[in-house]
This record gives sequence, structure tokens and C-alpha cells, in this order.
Amino acid sequence: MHVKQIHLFKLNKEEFVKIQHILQPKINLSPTIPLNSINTCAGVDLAYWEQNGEPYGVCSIIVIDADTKEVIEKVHSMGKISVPYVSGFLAFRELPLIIEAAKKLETEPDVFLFDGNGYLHYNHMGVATHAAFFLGKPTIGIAKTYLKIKGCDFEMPENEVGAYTDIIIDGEVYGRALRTRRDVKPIFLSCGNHIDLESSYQITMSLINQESRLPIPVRLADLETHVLRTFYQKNHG
DNA sequence: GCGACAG
DNA sequence: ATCTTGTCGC
Repeated sequence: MHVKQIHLFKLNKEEFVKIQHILQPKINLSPTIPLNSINTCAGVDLAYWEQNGEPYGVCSIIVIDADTKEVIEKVHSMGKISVPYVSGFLAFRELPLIIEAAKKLETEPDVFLFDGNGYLHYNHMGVATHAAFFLGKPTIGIAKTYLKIKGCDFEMPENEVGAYTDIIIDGEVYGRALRTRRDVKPIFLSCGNHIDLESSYQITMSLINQESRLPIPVRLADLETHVLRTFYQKNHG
């Protein structure tokens, strides 16, 4: 798959904010493709560990068939991590490996689901949104915990599958607290890019099974990163 | 000094 | 994210 190259990853916080401000107005929340033409969905996740006191990470991307839910392709990338985790700047830490892995894809997924926020972010520039500028495909943000913005809490959705409450800040919809399964904590859904919230919701709910509150491709990528981490730790590189 | 903090 | 034992429940 064709992925735009990057060239910007040893900057300071001010530079990161500048980049987010430049990209933010270019976010497009209109769907580029209709729901019924989505045939393949990719899940993206990373795992981390330390080796000789240095941080390493592995990124897994797993593509599944939207109908059968069968795995079509999986790729990964591994390497040293050079950017620390700072809330609000996750994309700068994770994008290098994400892009490296995406380049290896032979299939071109119709949509990417990320482990992290998209539009639900201080500058509407969570990792899912930011990644779309390199992937050029629709992206969706799936966070497991709530990122509080401007002191606004979320309203707990009803305990029913598919129940949700929108997260509205200063009159703008940032995302959605979504109960994907009963008796389980909600996830925090938001647009990444090139897609609207309702479509993101439909896609996400269509990818839920009994295994997890997370959509299947994200869950699979999560499991895969753990396997890969064990492998790379054992084989010291 | 204290609390907050996607992954 | 990661470090970690047991434990409750389908």
C-alpha cells in the first residue's frame, strides 16, 4: 500500500503543537466511501518493552474481511522508540512504526481502526486522525479510557449493547462513549479522518464479537503485538 | 506541592 | 503502555 513518507520526529512539544495546528483544519469528516463498499478493515496496535535500557516497540496491522471476519493479511514493524509518551502527542511516538508497517501491506484496507483517539483530542489530532494524513484512507479512533478535554466528563451510556452518549464540548461533538457489550466498560469512539461518526459507529459495532469490547481487528492486533514482543525479546533483535 | 495523564 | 496473583464468572 502507498503511504506518504515522514520526516519529522525529533522535535519538541512546541513543534508538535504547531504540526497539529497546521493539520487540524484539513481534517475531513465526510465519508470518502459509502458504508456498503467497505470490504476490508484493518486494526492497528503497538506493544513496548525495554532492551539494554532502551525502549523498543512493535506495531501490528491486521486486515480482516468485513463480512466473514477472517484475517486476510497481517504485517508488522519493530524498532527503537525515540519519542516519549506524552498525553496529546501519542501520534508522534507511534506513527513511525505504524507507517513502516502500513507500507508492507499488499492489500489496501478500506478503513483503519486505531487503539487510541482520533477527533476526541485537544486539537482533534489523535493518532487515528493524524495517521490518516499518511495512509490516505478513512480512520477510526478507539480508546479504552477517556481522555478528558477542557474538564468535560462523559456521560455513562446505558448498559445495553450499542448504547452510547455523545461527547459534546463547547457545542461540538468530539466523540462517543460506546457500550459495545453489556456489563463491560464503554469504549471511546471518535472519527479519525475521511469518515463521519455515524459510519464509524456502524463499522465498529459490526466488528464486535463475544471475545472483547474492542472491535475484532484492534483486538487481534493487540494480541499479535504481545506475541511479537515475546518473540523479539527472546531473539534479542 | 498536588492532581492529571489516549498509549 | 508495562510490572504482576489471585479470583470471580460465563
